[in-house]
Amino acid sequence: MNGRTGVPVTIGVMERSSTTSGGSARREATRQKLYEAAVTLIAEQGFSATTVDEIAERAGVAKGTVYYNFASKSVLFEELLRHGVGLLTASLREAAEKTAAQGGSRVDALDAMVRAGLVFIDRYPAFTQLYVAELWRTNRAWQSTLMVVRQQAVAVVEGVLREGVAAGEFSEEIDVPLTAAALVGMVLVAALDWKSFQPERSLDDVHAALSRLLQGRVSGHR
Amino acid sequence: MNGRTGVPVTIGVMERSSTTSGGSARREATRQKLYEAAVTLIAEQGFSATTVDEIAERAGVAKGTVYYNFASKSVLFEELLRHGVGLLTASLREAAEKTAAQGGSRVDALDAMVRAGLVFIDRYPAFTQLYVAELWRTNRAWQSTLMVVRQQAVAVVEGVLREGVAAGEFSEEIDVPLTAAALVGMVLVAALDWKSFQPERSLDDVHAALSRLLQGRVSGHR
DNA sequence: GTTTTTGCACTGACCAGTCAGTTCAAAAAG
DNA sequence: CTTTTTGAACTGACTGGTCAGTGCAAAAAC
Repeated sequence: MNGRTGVPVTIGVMERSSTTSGGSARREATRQKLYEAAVTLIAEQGFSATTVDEIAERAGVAKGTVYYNFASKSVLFEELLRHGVGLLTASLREAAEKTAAQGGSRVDALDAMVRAGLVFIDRYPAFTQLYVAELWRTNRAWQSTLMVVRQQAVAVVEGVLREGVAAGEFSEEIDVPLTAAALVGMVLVAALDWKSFQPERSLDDVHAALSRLLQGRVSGHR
Repeated sequence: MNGRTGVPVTIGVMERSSTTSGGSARREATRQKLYEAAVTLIAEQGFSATTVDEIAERAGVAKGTVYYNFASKSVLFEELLRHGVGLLTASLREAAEKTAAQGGSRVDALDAMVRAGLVFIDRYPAFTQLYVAELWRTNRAWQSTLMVVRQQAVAVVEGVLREGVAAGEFSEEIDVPLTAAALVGMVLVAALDWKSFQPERSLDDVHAALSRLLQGRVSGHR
């Protein structure tokens, strides 16, 4: 009844993770609305500060509907996490594979992944924000979910680095897990700063700046 | 500028809100305990999920004491933020200046700042965690405090980059603010991952890996 | 030197409000 | 018919903040 159409911050429609194949289209749409509402609210205020009443109101549904569709507030949040990182991982993997298929170098693959990361953050800033805010917390209910999901994403970067080392494109001295984390951090923080403090800049612009840094073209040699 | 003397090892110690001369040692000690308790609890659970009762209990004081020393929960948190980033900024600046005084290049200065950042995170992991979790949130009471304080820290990195460009050590093409953010992110995320997932590694080890990345010695040219 | 007063720092029971989660009858959708 | 949604009332636990009162060490008075 409340004609409340949310902001288009959708986290996307991934294929139902083979849970209940009997998820009707109607129910799915309701869930989608709840995801959208939750992602922005939690990004802004944090999980604990966001109430279920708020989520329901923003989604334009009754509170009872939230509990009809999700077992609890945390379950809703956990599914949000899994889904969002799933999207990112798929996007990174696709970028890497596409580059490889076109005969690009590993540096090119890394660069393509940087861009894919930027595109993702550009599209789902609220999700990214929320993810960063929760990732390094301890003692939380969804910690294990978060770890698993993080590893999936970072593993894609690590994979490319390892291939690069094996192919002699990268120095054998590099520390793969740590370098992967550093690269992810570079993109993450640069992008969040971009969205927060210089939102008018273009993606290409930001990408170019990061490419330069990635390829060591900062120090004047060249 | 709050002219404080002898900064204790812990994150706390801010200027007292009221009388400057009357800060009794006893009161100062109590505040210190409250800072320490708050920083770890908030890092673990987030601001909203952490109760004042918990903070008081962990600090070993009564709840009323918290409100005797701080106007509110958020004020306590804000003072924590200001102080912590103050420490980091000072540390970064010192690293840069020391390098310059010894005739090091700007890359050396950057490298020294990376190490200073790692040392800081190694010493105050909880504070770092908490800072990252709150930085990009919107609509929060302490947003402006956070912005100011962030800029102070990033400005130090930007300063070195600008000097480097002016001196011809860095390419004129680099985007100073964005590159600074990316560098900070690189260190931040790598360090948080280090502390979270490979805490047994040495600081030197992590520093070496980041140095390699910083100096573009990743791609096999060596 | 002893007694009394002062006021800072601290205490913890208490209050008014909030929130996640439950329940359910009834309506809408399919 | 069945599935899904509604919406409001209710519960019980928890929370930020308050406040009258306590303890105590140094100053003041004697």
